[in-house]
Amino acid sequence: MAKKKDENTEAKILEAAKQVFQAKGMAGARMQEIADKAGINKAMLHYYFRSKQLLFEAVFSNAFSLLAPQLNAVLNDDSTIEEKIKNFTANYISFIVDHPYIPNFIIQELNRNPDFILKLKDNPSFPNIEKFKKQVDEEIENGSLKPISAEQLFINIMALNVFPFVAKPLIMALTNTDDEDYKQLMEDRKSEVANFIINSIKTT
Amino acid sequence: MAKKKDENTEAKILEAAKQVFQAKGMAGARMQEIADKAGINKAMLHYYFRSKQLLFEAVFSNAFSLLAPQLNAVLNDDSTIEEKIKNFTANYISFIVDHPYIPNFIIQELNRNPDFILKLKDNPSFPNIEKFKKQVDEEIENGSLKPISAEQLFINIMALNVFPFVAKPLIMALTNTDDEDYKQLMEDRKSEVANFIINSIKTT
DNA sequence: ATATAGTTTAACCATATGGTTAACAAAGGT
DNA sequence: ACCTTTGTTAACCATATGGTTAAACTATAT
Repeated sequence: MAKKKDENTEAKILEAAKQVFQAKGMAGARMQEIADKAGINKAMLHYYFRSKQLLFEAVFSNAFSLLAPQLNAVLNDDSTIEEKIKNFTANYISFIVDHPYIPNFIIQELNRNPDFILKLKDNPSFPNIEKFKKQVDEEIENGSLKPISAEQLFINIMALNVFPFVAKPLIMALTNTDDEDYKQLMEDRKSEVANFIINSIKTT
Repeated sequence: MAKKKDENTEAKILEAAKQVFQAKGMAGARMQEIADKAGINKAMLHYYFRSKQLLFEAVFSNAFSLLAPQLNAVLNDDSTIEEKIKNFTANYISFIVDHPYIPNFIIQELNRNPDFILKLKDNPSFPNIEKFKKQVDEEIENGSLKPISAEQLFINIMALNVFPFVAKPLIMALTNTDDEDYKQLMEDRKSEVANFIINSIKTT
């Protein structure tokens, strides 16, 4: 064997690659910058990941693996629709604090490379709306929700929670808020958004 | 003078540059591809726009000039809040049909280059929330709206309308819809979204 | 017709960039 | 001690890329 099976290097590369890819995208990222940030030689990137494309895919998969559980909290959890909305809305901001670039990164790269989603959908743990759909229909039938399509409701939940982070620079400019103000706005949304949605769909 | 002051060439360049920049972003765009698409020599790009950066800025400004009136329809129109919500929601999809890449393009490039927004804000016609804010406060005071911060309401309106197009590939995958289905979902949102918002904020 | 000035092109240039190679270092097995 | 395998580096390579240049072209004014 060789010197202590250095999975440390691989981790350093992935961390550096994550930072660079998520900040600049596939096209804007530079292998040299990733190497520098990881504190290693550029050849090591190819030794561990063969090509920029494969390194990118590793970073992308990691990122999606972190996002998927968030989505499944809405789609496949056992709580009621109202509870899901409250929980997701309250939790999502904490997720963003830990992984601020992920949603934007995923959305952006999927737009650039639509075929990419096919690989993700192959994975059996890919979030799926079917269970959520049944649940919404049931709650409508038993009268606890006003009629709404599950897809539309899901889109609304995602939109209200995810968009403010994806479009942060634009919204900050339009609303004349600085970073401090914006943080407060987002903090307020933890409860605001859930109420906004539930107001609209709950039967009285 | 020379042969008929060819502003045709400039227009062809801008159209080609728009397509390439909006599809691939600043970093992913190639001057050669823009030249090919415009059917001209690469040197012409520099003759008319000096550099990739300046050509990009021209495209970006054009794009923002098209988006700004949409935003002002919410922020600076004279109709009531309820009317604005209905109109914006109904009109926004038509805007997207004409300019499908614009919102994503703006959001993406502003995230990549946050200083960029400063130039935009200098422009006196840059959309501003102040008038909308006063209006929301008035309608709350006279009892036609439930209490909500103008900023939060504006963010919600934007999110519900813009996000489904920005995150289209992701949402299509999560909801198991093809292009046809998705188009129908968006069509339904023309009325769905306005009702969803108004349901939530209108006093009974 | 000729000069003039804006327009267009082919060829060129310097550098950036993803990727490769060959040599070397370190550690374990024999 | 020596071989083998793995990790690491510096130097190198081919190509892509943004940008420049000098010459050719074209319409118009004189």
